Amino acid sequence: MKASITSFDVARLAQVSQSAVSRTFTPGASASEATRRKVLDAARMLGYRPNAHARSLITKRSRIIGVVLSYLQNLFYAVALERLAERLQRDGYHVLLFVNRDPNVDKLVGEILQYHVDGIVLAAATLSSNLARQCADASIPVVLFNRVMAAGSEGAVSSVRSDNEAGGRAVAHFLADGGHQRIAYIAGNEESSTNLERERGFRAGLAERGQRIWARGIGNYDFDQARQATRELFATLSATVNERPDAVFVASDHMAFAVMDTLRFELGLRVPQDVSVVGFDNVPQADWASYALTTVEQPVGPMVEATVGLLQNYLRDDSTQRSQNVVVPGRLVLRNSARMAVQVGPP
Amino acid sequence: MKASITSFDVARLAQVSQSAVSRTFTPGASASEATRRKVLDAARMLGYRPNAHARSLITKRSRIIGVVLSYLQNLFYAVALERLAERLQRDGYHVLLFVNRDPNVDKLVGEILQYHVDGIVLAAATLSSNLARQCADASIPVVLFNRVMAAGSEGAVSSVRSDNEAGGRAVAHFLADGGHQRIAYIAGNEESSTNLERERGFRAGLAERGQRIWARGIGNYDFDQARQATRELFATLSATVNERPDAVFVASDHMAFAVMDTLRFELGLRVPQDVSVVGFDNVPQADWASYALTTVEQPVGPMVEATVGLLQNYLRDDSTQRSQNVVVPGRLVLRNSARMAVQVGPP
DNA sequence: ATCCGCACTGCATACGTATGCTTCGCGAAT
DNA sequence: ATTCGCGAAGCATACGTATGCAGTGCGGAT
Repeated sequence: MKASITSFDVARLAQVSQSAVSRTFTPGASASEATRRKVLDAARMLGYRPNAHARSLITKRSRIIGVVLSYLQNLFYAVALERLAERLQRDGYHVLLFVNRDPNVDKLVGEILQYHVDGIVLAAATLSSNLARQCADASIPVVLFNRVMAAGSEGAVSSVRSDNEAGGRAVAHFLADGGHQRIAYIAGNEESSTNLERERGFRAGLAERGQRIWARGIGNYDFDQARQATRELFATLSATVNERPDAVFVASDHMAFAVMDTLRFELGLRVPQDVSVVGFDNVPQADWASYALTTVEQPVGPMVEATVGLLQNYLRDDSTQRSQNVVVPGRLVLRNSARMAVQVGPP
Repeated sequence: MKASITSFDVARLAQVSQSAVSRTFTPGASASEATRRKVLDAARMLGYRPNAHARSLITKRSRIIGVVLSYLQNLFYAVALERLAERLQRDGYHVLLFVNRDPNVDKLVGEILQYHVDGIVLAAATLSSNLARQCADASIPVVLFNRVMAAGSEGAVSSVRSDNEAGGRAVAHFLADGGHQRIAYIAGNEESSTNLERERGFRAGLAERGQRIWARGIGNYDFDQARQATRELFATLSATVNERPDAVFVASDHMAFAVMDTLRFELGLRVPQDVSVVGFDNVPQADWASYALTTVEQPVGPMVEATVGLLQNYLRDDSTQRSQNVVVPGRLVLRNSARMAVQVGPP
């Protein structure tokens, strides 16, 4: 039993040269129909498959995209990964997956570079400018997914994200217009660009309605920490009903679920009658009846499409392309976790 | 700007041979401390990283594990993937990810084989015996995760799963002992081994208590289909309260959430007062207060550990190893979605 | 003083494929 | 009839690394 079937084995059986075998498996190469058939028959008999490593060694293209993410518990990333992998497969690319909770991905990207990937997608992770430069030098396109580079180190990497600032502003307007007076905010990771942008838009929107944040907690995009933040927010301030927040904007759906559960089952408050809750992401669970979460959509489909588009662009013409920052619009999805402004019907 | 830094470049700068460079980066190779330092310095200056493709071409080991799964919406698989990837990274392996909803993975595994992966993990997917043989011929270990091979085609592939049959039986005993009289079952994909085993154990357990399944629906492991199945189960039978199921065992947590939401918010029934619901998997959401789902645990940690163990075993001694079927025990996790037997205290 | 063993290094080759270059054969154009 | 063009196939080489083999120098044992 031979360990590995090579193109030479196929060539021998098909009575042709190794070149002919290679050409039959290389799209666009010149080979006659007769040769092609002989080769394919022989290949089928032997169970031959071209060795991807040898191929990428010489073509300098691996058809592999490195994807880094820090957690899959948040369905937003799980769904994004699922879509991204499927989309890339359709184009003949494959995903090399890297998971690490630690947002310092430099060591990891080092490992990725060994595989000479054709592109890198970083979700929920940022990159040192040093490493970003290395990637640019090796002309490997890097796309930040749902994150943007810290100021000063742009230029080498592109990014795809939804309009976090507009989303935050829309929530502010929605809550203020709904008659809420004491609006709280529970932040995600405070250094993340997503949180910064959402909070900035939120504050701006409140200001436009003559309000400001009533109270603020930190959930770090984590379920348990969000629960804890909710407790603190409502424990210290709930001396009187009039001091307790009447609305909470949570920086992600994943945390919003924790907030709702804590409010309802631990603090005995009703949502939305006593407290309105609004999230961000519109993950599938937000539509589940137990939560019916009003939230800002992050449109996974368009975001994935934009990511693939950026990568493809880069691969097509390897001219030193400028980095691009794509912003996909999202919309506020109204459900039943937040009180709404009274609709004024037509006269 | 050179496109790619090779070991020759490093060798030239460090004033040594290419072999010396290779040996410094090959653990266990013989190289003096002085040489090693010179090489590492030069490598750092140039930003050199060994080319993984060239390396695996000659060592015949790619340090890549192919992982196939069909959906990530079910958090059980998302969490398993997260753990598996992290675990493999610790050992210097990396995950090449393949997603397809279609359980026919033959074409996909063909693509995987091109990369000469060191192993394949199939989650929620099965393999044609033909392809299984090809993998065995190429001495690539295959591990089915949470699934087992159809009878007749075992031998080439190993598997890791929890004790589905014991779990189903435990649920049956628990519900019967809790005083339920009309116990329904909502199946997953009817052909999947997980569903077959869980249902077999469940039926056996009911029989041991002198009961049988009162009604049965099919959810195909899908949220919406589970919702629909619930509607049908309770619409056709709810003419009188005495004909309606008083308990439902659902083949997965993911579907169980749909069942609970439908019962509560669409049919106006209380859980667990009117209907008890029990799931399977113990995903993180099962612990969320809105559901507090009583369920059978599938211990992800031990299952991942067993999977990696099987792969490592195979890689260590490449002797033609017999396939192994590991069964990890799980336990029934009691929460509040199902009525419990009255506890008889000490006299 | 001689020999042996040992740690280290360099040379050369192999891994499996893609592709430039050359050659070949055949049909069409003049 | 000769030439030209063109598609097709083979030869040879390159991609970047690991490793068997031979050679070198050095320390220690006799």
